[in-house]
Amino acid sequence: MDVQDFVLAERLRQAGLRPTRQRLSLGAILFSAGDRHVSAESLHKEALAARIDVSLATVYNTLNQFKAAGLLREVAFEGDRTFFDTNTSNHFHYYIAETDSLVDIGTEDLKVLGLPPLPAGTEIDRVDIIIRLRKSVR
Amino acid sequence: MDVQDFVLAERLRQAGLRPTRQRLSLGAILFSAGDRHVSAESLHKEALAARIDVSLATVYNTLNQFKAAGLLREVAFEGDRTFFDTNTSNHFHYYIAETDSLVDIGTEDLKVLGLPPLPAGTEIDRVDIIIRLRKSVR
DNA sequence: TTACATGCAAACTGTTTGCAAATAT
DNA sequence: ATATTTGCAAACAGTTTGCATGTAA
Repeated sequence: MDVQDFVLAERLRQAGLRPTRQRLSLGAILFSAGDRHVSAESLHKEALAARIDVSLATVYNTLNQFKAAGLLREVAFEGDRTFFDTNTSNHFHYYIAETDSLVDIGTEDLKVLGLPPLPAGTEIDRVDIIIRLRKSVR
Repeated sequence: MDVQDFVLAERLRQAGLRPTRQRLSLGAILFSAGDRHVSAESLHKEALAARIDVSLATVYNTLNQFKAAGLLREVAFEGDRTFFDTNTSNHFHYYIAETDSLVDIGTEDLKVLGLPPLPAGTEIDRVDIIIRLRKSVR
């Protein structure tokens, strides 16, 4: 167990989650290589490939617990699958249809202007933007 | 059958869809009262309430056919349900968590600025924006 | 030693599909 | 007459859950 694992274990404890073998392993996959976008399915495959023995149900549970703990964020996305994003800060996405994958858009410069007044008694919770790209015609 | 029905029947024929009783009825619900956001479930309920006898499977098929024909647009949305929008023009949505409903944002003035350069060989297919609202604290 | 986590299979939800009966052309 | 559409039920995909077993504290 290296330093990173201790840090992760501590984050999990803080969130009221016991640092179990499965949660640490999945956490290591998720948080040790920059920003990632995963589905339950893809993370499960990746874990098995890395010889981490974990059931799909546990992957689902873990993703939802990590999300509840603020370690992950769910990405609004049309279609059946749910994507989780290790980048929990406010940012947006390109969706590349060809490869069925999501790419972060650095948000610093991105601005949405001209919003009409919000309905009375409401405030903005979150803004999701997905820019769907296709291969250009030539 | 009134004038509206003829117009709809013609649109369906144009799309290669026979104007059947079910498609005309669902079309009438969808297209005769301004912009609407429906799920298969909600449209099915609404049809039954209006004494239009149609199976849920047919509602699904019809929504997908209407979408393929460009009469409807699917709304990108986190979660399990699929929403269809009768407003097929380029526009965005408020999502009101409290009532689990979508509201159009008139797009004329809305602008997204500061997009980083697109990945090479790609172009924008579509931009989806969902602004999630919550009840304001006071 | 006890409360929490895991794995499995079964349940569940939203959606699609195969096929026989009904309908539009 | 014949190709398309419908309804039903069964199939399906993604996700959640109940419960017995295993594990962290």
